[in-house]
Amino acid sequence: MKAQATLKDIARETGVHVSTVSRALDPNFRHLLTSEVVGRVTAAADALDYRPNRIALGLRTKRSMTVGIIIPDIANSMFPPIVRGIECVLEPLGYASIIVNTDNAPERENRLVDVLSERGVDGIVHAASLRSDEKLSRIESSGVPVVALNRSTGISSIPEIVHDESYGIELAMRHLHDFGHRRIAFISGPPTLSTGLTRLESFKLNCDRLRIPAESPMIIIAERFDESEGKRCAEELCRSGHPFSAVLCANDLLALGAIGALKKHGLHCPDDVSVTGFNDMPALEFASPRLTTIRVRKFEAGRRAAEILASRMEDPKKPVPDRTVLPIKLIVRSSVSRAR
Amino acid sequence: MKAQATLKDIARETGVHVSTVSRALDPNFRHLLTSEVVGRVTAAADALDYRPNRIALGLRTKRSMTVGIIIPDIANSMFPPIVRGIECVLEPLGYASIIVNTDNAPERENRLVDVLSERGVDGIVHAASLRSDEKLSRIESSGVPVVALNRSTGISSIPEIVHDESYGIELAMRHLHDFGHRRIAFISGPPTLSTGLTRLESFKLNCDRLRIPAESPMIIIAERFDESEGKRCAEELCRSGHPFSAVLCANDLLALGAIGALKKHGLHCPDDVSVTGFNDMPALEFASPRLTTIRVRKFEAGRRAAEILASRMEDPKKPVPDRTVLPIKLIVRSSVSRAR
DNA sequence: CTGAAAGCGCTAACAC
DNA sequence: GTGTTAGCGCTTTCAG
Repeated sequence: MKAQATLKDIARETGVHVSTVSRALDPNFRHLLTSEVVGRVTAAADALDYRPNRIALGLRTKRSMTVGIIIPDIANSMFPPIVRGIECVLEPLGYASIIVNTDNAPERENRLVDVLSERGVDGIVHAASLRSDEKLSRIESSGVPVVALNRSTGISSIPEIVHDESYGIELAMRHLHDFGHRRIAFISGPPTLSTGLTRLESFKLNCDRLRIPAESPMIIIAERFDESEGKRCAEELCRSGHPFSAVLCANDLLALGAIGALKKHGLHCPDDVSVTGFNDMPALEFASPRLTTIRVRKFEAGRRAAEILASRMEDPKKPVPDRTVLPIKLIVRSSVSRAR
Repeated sequence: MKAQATLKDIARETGVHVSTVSRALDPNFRHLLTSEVVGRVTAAADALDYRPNRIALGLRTKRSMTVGIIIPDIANSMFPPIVRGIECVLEPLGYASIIVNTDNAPERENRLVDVLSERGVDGIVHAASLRSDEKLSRIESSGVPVVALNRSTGISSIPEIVHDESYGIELAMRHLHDFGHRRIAFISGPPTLSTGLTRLESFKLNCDRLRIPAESPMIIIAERFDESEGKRCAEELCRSGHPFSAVLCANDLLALGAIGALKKHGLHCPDDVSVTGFNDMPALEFASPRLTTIRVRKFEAGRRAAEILASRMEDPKKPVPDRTVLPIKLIVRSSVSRAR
C-alpha cells in the first residue's frame, strides 16, 4: 500500500529541486541540464518506479490526453473495428479513450457528452449522432474538436467521415438487376438517421434510373436497424401481397431478420427470393446463407476519423477535410440468385 | 471558444467564496448553507453552464472515478458483453472506463498496466491475464484493487470471477456420450491460459470417468483460441488416421474452424461428425451449422466483477469473495447427431 | 544551469 | 453559515 512516487520524492532523494527533476525527466528540456544531474535523477526515478501522474499533468496543461468515443453499442459488431481503427492511431500518440454507448437513446447521448466534457477529453469521435445536437455544438465551440463518423451531425464545423452509401445502394441494385430482378422491395432503415435517409433516397433514385417501380408497399420503413425489425418488415411485405423477387435491405441485421421471416412464409433465400445487406458486419462471417452485401471500411473509417481528430487536437488551425467519403465494395456471396 | 466555467467564475458572479460555491453544489454539504445562497449559486451555475472539472477533483481527492478494463481484443465478440456488464454497474456509480486491448501480447499487457496506472484508475478489471504478472501485483499492492475475470492471475490477493469450466466440459462430453459417441477427439486451447488448461484437464478427467481412451493423437493442442488454429488442428486430426465420431472443441472459434476443415476432408457436421464448442459467443447467433456449445454468462461475469471491484474501491476492508464460480449451461443446437 | 514561486480547479480543515 | 488557507502533482515563467 505504498503510494506512487512523485517528483517531490525524487527531488528529496536526489537533493535537487522538483522543477529540476521535472526538466530532467522531460526529453525536451533534458538538454539544458548537466548530464550528471540528469543521470542522478533518472536513476532515482527508476529506483522509485516513478510514473508521471497524468491527472496532475492534465490539470496543469489543460490536456488530458484522453479522447471520447461515442457509439451506439459496442456489442454491435460494427463498432469494435471502428474503435480499433481509432485507437491504432491515437494510442501511439499517447491518448487513451473513453468509450460510451448511447443505445441510440437521445437523452443518453446528451448525458454522455456531458460525461466526456467533465472528464476533459481533448477530442471526441462521434459515431452515434442522432441529429444536430445543441450540446455537441456547444462542446465543439468550447474548443474540443469533434469528428463525426458514419452519421452526419448537421453541424458544419464538424468534419465527417462517411461511406459512399448512395453508391453502395446503387451497386447492390445493379447487382440484383443484372441477375434479372425487376421487382425489388426495399427494407429501409429509420430515415431519422442520416444513413437510413441516404440509403432510402438512393434506392428511390436508382429505381428511377433502372425504371423499377418504387410504389408504396415495396418500401418498408424499419424503426430500428435490427433483426427484429427486419423480421417485422419482411412479414409486412409478405402480407401486402405484392410480388417481389428480391429484397434489398438497408443493413445486414435487417437482411438477416428478413431472411428468417421469409423462410417462415415458405420463401427460401436465395432459391425463392434474393436478399442483400449493407455493411458487411464481422458477425456475418459465420452467417448462413452467406449474405451478399456492401462492405464498408470500418477500421479505415476509425483510422481516418482519428487522424483528423489528432490533427485538430494538435493544431486547430490546420485545415482538415470537411467531409471524407470512403469507397465501398460489393461483396458477392450467395444470397442472390437469378430471378425466375 | 469560451473556456468552461469554474467555481471561481460562479464565485465572482454571485459574490460568495469559491468554497461556498463548492458546498452549494455538493448535495452532501448543501444543507449547511442558507437556501438563499444555494439558490443563487445553482442559478449562476446553470446560467454559466458549469460542469465540475473531474481532473481537478481527482487530483484533490485521489480518486479519478475511472477504471481500467484490460481485455485481449474488443473485436472478439466475447468481450463486448463483458464490458457492458461491467459498465452497467460502474456507470451509475459515476465511473468511466478505459478499455485497453492486449492482443494477447505479454509486452503489451505490461505496458497497458502502466498506462492505466499513470492515468490513476481507481480499479482494474483484468480479463486478459496471461500469468502471474509482477507489474500487476505491484499496482495491486499500491492500493489499486484488481479483479480478474475468466482467467486466473495466480495472485492470491486478486479476487477472480470464473466460469464453471470443468463442469462445462463434463456436460459437453456427457452430451456426446449420450448420443453414442465413444471416439471423441479434443481440440484444446493453449494450456498457457488458465481456461485452456482447465478445459484440457477436465477433458482428461472425464475421459477416465466415461472410460473413453484419451490417447495422444486424439488430443490436439491449439496455439491460439482462434479459427485458423481450429482448422489446423482438425487437419492434423484427420491426417493422424485415428477414427473419431465427434470433436469436442475448447472454444467456439476452434469449433467453427474445425467444422470448415472437416468439410474439406469430406466430413460434414453433424451428419458425419459431431462437433461442440464452448462459450456461446454472440457471433454464433448467425452461424451454421447451429453450434451446440456451453454458454458462459458473459454479461453476468462483467457485472459480478464490477460489483466486487466497486466494493473494493468503496471500502477495501470489506471482505469480498476470493473466487466466484459462475454456472454454465449446455446449449443444444444442431451440430451433434447420433453416432453411427 | 538550477531554484523559487505561482497556479491549474477543486476540496477539506480550520477559523470566525 | 461562510470565508481563509493550504495543497493534491505537475509545469512554467522568472530570477539568479
